Amino acid sequence: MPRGPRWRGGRGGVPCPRHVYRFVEPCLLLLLHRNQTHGYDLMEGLKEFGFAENPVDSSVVYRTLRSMEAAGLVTSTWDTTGAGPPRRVYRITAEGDRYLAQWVADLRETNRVLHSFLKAYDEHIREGVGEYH
Amino acid sequence: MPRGPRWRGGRGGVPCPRHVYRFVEPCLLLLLHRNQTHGYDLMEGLKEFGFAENPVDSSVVYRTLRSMEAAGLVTSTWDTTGAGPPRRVYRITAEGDRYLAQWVADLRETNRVLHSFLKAYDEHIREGVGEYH
DNA sequence: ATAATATATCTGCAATTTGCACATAGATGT
DNA sequence: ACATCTATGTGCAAATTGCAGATATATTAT
Repeated sequence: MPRGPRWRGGRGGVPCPRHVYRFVEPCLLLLLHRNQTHGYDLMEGLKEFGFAENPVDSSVVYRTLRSMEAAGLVTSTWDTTGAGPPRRVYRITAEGDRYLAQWVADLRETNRVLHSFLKAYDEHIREGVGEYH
Repeated sequence: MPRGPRWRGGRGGVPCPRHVYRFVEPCLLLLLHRNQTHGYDLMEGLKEFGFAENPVDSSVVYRTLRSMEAAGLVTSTWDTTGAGPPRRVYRITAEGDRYLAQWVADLRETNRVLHSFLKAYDEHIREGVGEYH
């Protein structure tokens, strides 16, 4: 499109991993499944999942964490030890664990669909390129 | 989340292929790259790409086509021959062709990111399941 | 004839997510 | 005193989506 969505790196930019709707959610949950941490640290951890070149805005991370807490997927406590301002430390719950598993099932399906589309594209291009009419 | 987006089959439903933002766009363009057709027929064609169990609303298809036309990615003409109401027949343009190629590059990257996430999940689960604290 | 259904396109509208800009505040360095 | 890094959060506009409904032609059933 001419304008494209305003997702950074969306259309019109460099290929980006963020065409997946609400992808930060499962990423945060997986990180929290490995270790409990605070939002600022989770932003660093997200780079592992392709958010290095196309970082998510911090507001998205914090809001997602708060909304997941409201949904009972994670819990939080304040950590005032250590230097700097207090940190809100998140832990995943059993419900969050199940929710993550459901997300993974969805993503497997998404992956399958994407693969089938790319295969269809490649097959079509391979035979008779350049004729659109 | 509890409510989830209102995308049909989104969270809380059956795994669906529509976590990919604006995925109808490349699907329509690929279909039009193969054959010129009208919107109603394109809706049928979309089933090939995983929209069989989770159909897109017709309004989305028609609006996407109009907006792509405004962007110069496709052109349309009315077809009054044949039975039934007139049909708006779309053809992909050279610009639409390039745009589709860009979309494909994005989707390859998305596919790669998804694959890496799923691998990370599987690897993490394989060692030490059930401890979240 | 009349009604219902299939074909075909399109317009409001509200819900949701996202990104930007900005606000707040403690700790550390110059 | 001032800037910077850490750390969390809010307000707002833009964009996509799905639902509901409007419109209109052609075919089939009653």
